[in-house]
Amino acid sequence: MSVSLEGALADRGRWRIDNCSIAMAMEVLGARSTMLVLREALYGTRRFDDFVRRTHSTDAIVASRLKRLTELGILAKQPYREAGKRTRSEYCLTAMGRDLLPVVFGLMQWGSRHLQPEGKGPLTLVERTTGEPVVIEARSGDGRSLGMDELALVANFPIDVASSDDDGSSI
Amino acid sequence: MSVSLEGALADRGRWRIDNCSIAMAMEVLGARSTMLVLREALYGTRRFDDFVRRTHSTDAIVASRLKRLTELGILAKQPYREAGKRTRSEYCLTAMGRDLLPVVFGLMQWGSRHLQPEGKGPLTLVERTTGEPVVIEARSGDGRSLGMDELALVANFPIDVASSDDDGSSI
DNA sequence: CAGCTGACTTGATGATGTAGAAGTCAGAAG
DNA sequence: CTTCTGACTTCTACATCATCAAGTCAGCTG
Repeated sequence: MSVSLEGALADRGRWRIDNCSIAMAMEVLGARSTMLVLREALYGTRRFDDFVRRTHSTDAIVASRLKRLTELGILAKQPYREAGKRTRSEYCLTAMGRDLLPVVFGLMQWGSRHLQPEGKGPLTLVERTTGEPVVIEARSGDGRSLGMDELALVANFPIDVASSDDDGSSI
Repeated sequence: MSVSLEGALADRGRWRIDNCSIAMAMEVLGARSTMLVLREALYGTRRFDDFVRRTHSTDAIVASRLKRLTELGILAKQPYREAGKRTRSEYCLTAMGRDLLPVVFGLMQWGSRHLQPEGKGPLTLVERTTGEPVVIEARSGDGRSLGMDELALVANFPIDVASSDDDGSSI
């Protein structure tokens, strides 16, 4: 009952991941306030003071998150100007940021289902045109939804299998 | 270019989320080491010392994560016994834990695409039977893949719209 | 040009996460 | 019964996160 490890990966004791994408993603996204800023960006928020108010955070935290996310290329900073006001910056999601949609709404879906009373959170993600509920899930090329037992992992690089069993080779 | 906010949600200045599922999920999952333990659980790891070795963490951290995840109902602790050894515990994903698959592999997918050199991480998620690549994404009831512009959020509870514009009502 | 406002930056404090090292404890091996 | 080992717990030290408060600074308003 788990994801299948294919080929040289099969013997889990023999290899080690030292550039795991999950760990790298968590270094970038692992703070609660970061995820809240991203949530707001997905909801369409773009301006500094709106991020502060809507994430219920302080300006200091929001400023540091926006700075970091901009440096990483997840948000892009663009100047804008309202009549009679001075030039400000707005923060828009880049393609890299938009690709976080499955992560952010995946967290929402799981939190609503398992952490909220009655398995129901305050908001539901639906299809815009029909109002039908939307799920975040693993999906094959031809559109079937896939469970854990139908998935496998393959290595993208050759693994040189260590003969010792205490440490394993890195891939 | 963002998720549409429907009905009473449309005016983002007028409401506030104070039981956000994303924030709740991040309080539970927001640590790097937690996600690594979950990664291993999805790869089929069940025993204490395997978690320690494979996540490359210390036993102290792994013990505290396993304890927390067990208390939360994400892992279940079960005794097992090998011949000539004493009784140990193994940690298996519950349904609640298995539902994290889109989150964990969503992070992997994003990290591989955007944080790894050449957009390619060490491991790829594929369909077990065919070897075809698998994606984590938002999907409608009838199987179409949905982008940000095809999604909307609806409120599950009535929102009483505050007349003041500084704070907004909670939902 | 003085004041005000929005968008930050800086600093202090406490909580949590990470890492290393050492201590505890049940129970099979000898 | 003593030793040893695996599975934890405890302790210390340091980095990062979160909250609060105060300071800076460009440039529009009056």
